[in-house]
Amino acid sequence: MKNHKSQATKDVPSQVKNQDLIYRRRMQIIDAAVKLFIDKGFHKTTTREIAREAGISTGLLYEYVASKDDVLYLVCEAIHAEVEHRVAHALKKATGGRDVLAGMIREYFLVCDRMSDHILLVYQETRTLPPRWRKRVLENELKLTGVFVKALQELADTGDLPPLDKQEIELIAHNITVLGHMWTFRRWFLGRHFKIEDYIKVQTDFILGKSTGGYIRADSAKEES
Amino acid sequence: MKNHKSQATKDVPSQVKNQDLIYRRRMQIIDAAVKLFIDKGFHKTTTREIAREAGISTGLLYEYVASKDDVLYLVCEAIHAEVEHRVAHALKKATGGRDVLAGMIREYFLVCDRMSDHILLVYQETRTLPPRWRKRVLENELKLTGVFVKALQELADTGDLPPLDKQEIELIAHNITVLGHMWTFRRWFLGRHFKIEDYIKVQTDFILGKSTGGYIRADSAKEES
DNA sequence: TTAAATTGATTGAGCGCTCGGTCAGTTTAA
DNA sequence: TTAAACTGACCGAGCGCTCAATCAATTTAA
Repeated sequence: MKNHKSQATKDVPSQVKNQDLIYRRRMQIIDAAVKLFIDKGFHKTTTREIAREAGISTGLLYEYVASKDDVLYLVCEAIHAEVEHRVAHALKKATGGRDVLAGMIREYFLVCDRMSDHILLVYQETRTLPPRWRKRVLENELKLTGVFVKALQELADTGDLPPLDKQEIELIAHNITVLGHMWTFRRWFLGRHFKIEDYIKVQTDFILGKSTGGYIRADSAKEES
Repeated sequence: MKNHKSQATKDVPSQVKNQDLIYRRRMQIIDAAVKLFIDKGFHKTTTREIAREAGISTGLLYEYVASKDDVLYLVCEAIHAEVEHRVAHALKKATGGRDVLAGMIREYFLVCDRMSDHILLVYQETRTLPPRWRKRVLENELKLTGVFVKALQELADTGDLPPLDKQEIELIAHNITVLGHMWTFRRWFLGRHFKIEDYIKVQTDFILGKSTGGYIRADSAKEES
């Protein structure tokens, strides 16, 4: 996992002076922790294991981090940064075509599919974080939803979607976000019946409405009165 | 919280002979644990605290339970039993009227609203459980979704809904379940903008389609060709 | 009738161990 | 030479779980 710089870098204090070293070592630490946390969860992972997996000593770990909670926070931020980065990147593909929204959903769901384990991890361990940081992580969730809010707003404004009020837009954006997450935490079951492409198709139909019309009818909005 | 008997009673072994006592004591234990787990999470709650809150000694706790994990499992099962019970009860109100499905969604969402903390708890701590039991808890989730699958199937059969294939029904049922849960784990944000009744309204419109038509159009299914 | 024996529930001090965190000392590199 | 980076043995608080001892209730037996 690439470690995209995030807020966290500044918030979590380190004893080490060399900024570049902080960046590199934390990358090792995060990668190691992500692997272990996904595998055995935060609580069953020891700091020793994290250090070992990262290829450094226990003592050194604490030069780059003040507590085990810090590691979790770094992990959550890193995952969010990665998701955000991928979504932003993927959404470029989606724009331009006729069904912008469908394209966005598709790309977002694909990101969810590929980052299932990571998204699930954040969901399950956020609670553990100290309040101050939990808040940060939750705000990250909003930020992602905000991307969809903005997109929906624009589409509604340009008339590509029927008029929707603020509340509706807000909620649809949340729905899209969460239905993406649903694939991650019900995958153990959904995976038996759906390939990700099936899932995308049926959910897109659900959100946009099939050709027969739907809650949001991107294609029929303009010609209808 | 009422303790509705569940599978768990048989699966978790106890040293105590008296069945009635097992029932009563475990009820105390579960109530205490639920309170503490919601408050500070499973890992930060000690067995001593559970015992104290339940009004028994640490030693006695272990006469009714073999491990701290057992307590978590009992809690998860109890919560599920409660949700299931409430949903089953609430859904009776929903049947009979014209918009059966809307009624079901409404009642289910109300249950989610009132049991937010509990549902959230199960989501966040399921991972901690030993595999054998984690599986059980996940299957419980399916069971609930199954209620909606069945209802949707019947409505589709009687023509109250447009024809939907198995996959679509399955997914819509999952969506309903998860959008109920969404209210529980995004409440910290959604609660600022929506009262539960607003949420129900907008989500129902989203799922069923507004009066202008939607993905599932309960009212227009019969008169259309 | 009642004292003795038995059963099963209950207590809580404390055992054993884990694991987050520290620090005295060593290595590296400029 | 020396400051920064790094090591890993060590510390000790905390916690899950146990078990010897007690108590209450019931059964037995004289």
